[in-house]
Amino acid sequence: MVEARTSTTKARGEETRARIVEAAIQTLKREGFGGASARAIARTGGFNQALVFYHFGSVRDLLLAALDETSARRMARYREVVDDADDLQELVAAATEVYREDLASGHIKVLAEMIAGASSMPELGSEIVRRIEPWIDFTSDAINRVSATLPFPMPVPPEDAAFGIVALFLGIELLTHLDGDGARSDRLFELASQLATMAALLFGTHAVSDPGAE
Amino acid sequence: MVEARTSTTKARGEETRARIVEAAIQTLKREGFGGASARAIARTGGFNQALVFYHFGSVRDLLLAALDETSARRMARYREVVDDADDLQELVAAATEVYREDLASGHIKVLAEMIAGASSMPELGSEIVRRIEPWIDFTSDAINRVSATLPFPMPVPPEDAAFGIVALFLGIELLTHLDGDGARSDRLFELASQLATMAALLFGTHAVSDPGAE
DNA sequence: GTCTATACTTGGATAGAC
DNA sequence: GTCTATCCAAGTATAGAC
Repeated sequence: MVEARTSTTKARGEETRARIVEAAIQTLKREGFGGASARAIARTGGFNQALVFYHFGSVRDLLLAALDETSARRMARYREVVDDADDLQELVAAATEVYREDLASGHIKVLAEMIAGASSMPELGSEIVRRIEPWIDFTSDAINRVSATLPFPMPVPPEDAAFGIVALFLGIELLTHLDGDGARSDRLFELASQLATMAALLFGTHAVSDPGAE
Repeated sequence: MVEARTSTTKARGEETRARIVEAAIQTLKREGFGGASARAIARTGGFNQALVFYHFGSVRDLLLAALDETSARRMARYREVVDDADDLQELVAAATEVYREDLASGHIKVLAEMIAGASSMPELGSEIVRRIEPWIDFTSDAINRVSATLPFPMPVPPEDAAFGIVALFLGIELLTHLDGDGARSDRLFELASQLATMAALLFGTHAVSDPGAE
C-alpha cells in the first residue's frame, strides 16, 4: 500500500499546521489583531510565510483556526474545574482560578482581539459569534447548576447573567492587559469571593439539599 | 494689525481639525481600529489624506485626539445625567439611559477599539490608560455618593466596583456590536434596574437621611 | 510540503505646487 | 492651509523551483 508514505507526509503536514496555529495564538496575544499578519506569525513560529496560505488559504482563516484551538483547550479546562463546583462559593473560586490561568494562556486576550478586529474584516463577526455562543451556554449551565443549591429562586435569568459574566471577563481582560497591572482584577475576583462567602453566611447555601434549613 | 487675516486662517484650520477628528470618530465606529487608516478617514470626511499629517502629525495622534474628543463629550453628558441620581435606583436608571445613547454615539465602541488596537501600536497603551483613569474616578465618585444613601456600609470598595463596571461596559459593547443585536444588553440593564428596585424594597433606600429608620 | 521570488495592493508619510 | 504626486514599507497572495 501507498498509505505508509502518505501518512508520514500527512503527519508532517498536521504537525506544521499545529505549529502555525500555535504561532498565530502567540502573535495574537503579544501583538494583537492588527499585529497578527502572516509575516509576523511566520516570524514568531520560525517558518515560511507562504505556509500560512498553503495550509489555511488566508490569514483570516488561520486566525479563526487559532481561536478554535485556544477555545477548545480552555473549554476543556473550564469544564474540568467548574464541573466540580457545587455551590456559589466554589463556582466563584473556580472562576478565579481559571481566570488567572487565562491571563497566562491568553485565551480571553485572543478572543477580545478577534472581536475588536472583526469590525475591520468583513464576514468575521458572524464567525466569531458562533464561537462565543458555546461559552455563554457553558456559563449559563454553570449558573443553573449552582442556582439549584440556593435557598431561594435566582432573581436573574441565567442566560442574562451568563451574557453579563462573559462580557465582564472580556472587559477585565482588555483593561488588565492595557497597563500590564493585574492588581485591580485580582482585587475584583477577591471581592467576588468575599461576596459569595457573605451570601453563604447570610442565606446559607445548600439549603435545598440541607434538611437543617427546613 | 495682521491679526484679522491670521485669525481667519486660524479659524479655518480649527474647523478643518474638527472635521478630521469627527471623521476619525465615525471611521473608528464603523470600521474599527484596523480600518481607521488616514485614507479611510479622509474618505469618510471628504477631505485630503495629507491633511491628517499636516494637522496631527500621525494617524496615531489623530486617533488619540478622536478619543479625547468623544471622551470629553460623553463625560459632560454622563455628569449631567448621573449627578442628578441620588440613590441606587436612579443611578442604575441613569446608567441605562446613557448607555443606550452610547450605542448610538459610539463612544464606548471607539474606546474599546482603541484599547484592543493598543496591542499592535507601540506606546499607545499608556496614553489610553491615562484617558481611562478619569472614567474610573468618575464611576467611583458616583458609587461613593450613592453608597452614602444606603442603610448599611457598602460591602465593596468603590474603586474596585468602578473598575468592574467600566470593564463590564466595555465587554457589553464588544459583544453587542458583534452581532448587531442589542436585545441581550437591553435585558441586562433591565435586570440591573429590577435588582436595584428589589434592593430598595428589601433594605429601604435613603435610610441614612430618613429619621424613620433610626 | 516547503522554500524563494515576485506581482499586486494598501497604507504612512513627505515634498512641493498652488 | 490644502492639494497632487510620489516614495517607501509592509502586507496578502500566488507561481514555480526544490
